[in-house]
Amino acid sequence: MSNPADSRSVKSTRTTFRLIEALEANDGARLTDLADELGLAKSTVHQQLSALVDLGYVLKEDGQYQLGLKFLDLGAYVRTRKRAYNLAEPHVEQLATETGERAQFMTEEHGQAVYVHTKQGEHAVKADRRVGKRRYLHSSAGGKAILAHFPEARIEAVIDRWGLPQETDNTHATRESLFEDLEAIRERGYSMNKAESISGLWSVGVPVMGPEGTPVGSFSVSGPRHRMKAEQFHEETVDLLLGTANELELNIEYS
Amino acid sequence: MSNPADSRSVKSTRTTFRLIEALEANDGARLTDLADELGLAKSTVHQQLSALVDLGYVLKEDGQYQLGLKFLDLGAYVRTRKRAYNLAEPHVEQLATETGERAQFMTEEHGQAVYVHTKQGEHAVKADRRVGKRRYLHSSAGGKAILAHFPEARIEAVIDRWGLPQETDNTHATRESLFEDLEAIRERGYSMNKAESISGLWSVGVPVMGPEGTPVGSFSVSGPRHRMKAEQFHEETVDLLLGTANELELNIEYS
DNA sequence: TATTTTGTTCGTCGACAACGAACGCATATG
DNA sequence: CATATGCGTTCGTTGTCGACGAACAAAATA
Repeated sequence: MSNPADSRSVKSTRTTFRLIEALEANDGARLTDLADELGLAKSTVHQQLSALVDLGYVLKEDGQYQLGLKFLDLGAYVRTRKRAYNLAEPHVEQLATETGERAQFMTEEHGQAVYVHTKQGEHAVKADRRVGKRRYLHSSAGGKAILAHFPEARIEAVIDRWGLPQETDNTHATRESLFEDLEAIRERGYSMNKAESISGLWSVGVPVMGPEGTPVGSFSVSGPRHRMKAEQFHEETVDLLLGTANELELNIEYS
Repeated sequence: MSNPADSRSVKSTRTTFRLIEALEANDGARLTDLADELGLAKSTVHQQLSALVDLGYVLKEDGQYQLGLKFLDLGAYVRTRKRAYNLAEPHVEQLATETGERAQFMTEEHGQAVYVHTKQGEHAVKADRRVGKRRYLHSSAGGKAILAHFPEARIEAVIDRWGLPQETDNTHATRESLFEDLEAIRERGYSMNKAESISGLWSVGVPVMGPEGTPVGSFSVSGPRHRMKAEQFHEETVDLLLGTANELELNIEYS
């Protein structure tokens, strides 16, 4: 569970993925830069990269090492691993077209929320919310919708693991305010994010519950404060989201 | 370049990815099964998997080890790495809606064709053509469209590397027949796949050329023989594809 | 032509990947 | 209720190979 200096072994696996993540973060890199950045000998990096090239996961493109499309296969696989993920996709598209805003389906992993499907509607605001990106559960509408339906011990575990990082002035700063919010979410059935992660950006989220009573994910819609705040739009969106989640829940159970 | 017994080193990286690929192929697996399948000691597999779990790339889900959504992040990254890939996506969607068939954008990597974007239209036939899947260049419309515009040496290198695996009776079996086809593709500007990979499935493909004169990918449309064969549909589809490719080429160069 | 900076090859060494055996913990089977 | 079988996990040991530094090659810069 603890990140640094973990248990027994497997340093080389760690360096392998440190390399891969560095290639992603830098959008490709040259050998020497990688060695400097990771504090490894050039020859070590060379050796590792050559192996990854042989395996087809990395390729050299005009002097830069780059991640290859083999990762696309793995990514597409994990995205289709659970039936709920597949079934959610068309719903996200529909949410985006019907609201005109940005719609997304998230799920929880390792105590964080992960975007599994995103789609921008006609007027959607640009935001760095690419598929695969992770968010904290306490500062996103989709995350809170999920978190609210975890058993209390699990909520505590999530906070213990990740804390409550402040992203804007509106981010929940204390457990008390977060727990109050979660209680309200359970009562009314949907969550709200009022600029708790990005200034001016509001979102509404609803959980998608699995057959065993634990949430399998959440739908959410995000847009600029002034549009999301409008009463009629808000109500319509909430209804739309609740209906969508309900549809998916039925699809998951019977089909 | 040679797969087995490669050069110096890096056995553990290889086993790491063998594990990952086995988890993908088996759609999750238990420890003992993995150890048996890969011929490793249980303790070794346990050690490696624990490391991957710590790193967040693998998770344990009711007794099964499964690949985690961290791979989705890497997959989404490589899919957006080149601008051409991003720009191609809406075109694929449009192709699918306009033709009603299955449309796809592929690119070449390691001498194979990889699906980067796929979309099924209204009447699209089901086929296992998920994003990230690889095809041979000689037996797919999109692949041949790319292959035709490689310099001859590179074509030879591809055939040397991968051979000409037969998928149906119509797959090109000899270099001569393949080269004839490629010549025809260059002349008329588009490629055809007449049930060369799946019986009854026809496809049309066009290359997308990069600024340096090498193909960066291809668009293709696939459907059942009887529909794709109809003269009017064929001509319309070819025009549509050629126009789409041309648009993308302009977008890549100026924007 | 020198000089710097890159990627690559190679010999050496100590850490650690891989092993086998033993343990704990379930779920079957008598 | 014992007994047995299967699983995942822990642990000591060993030989391999990951990591290093230095030397080389190749390309870019001066």
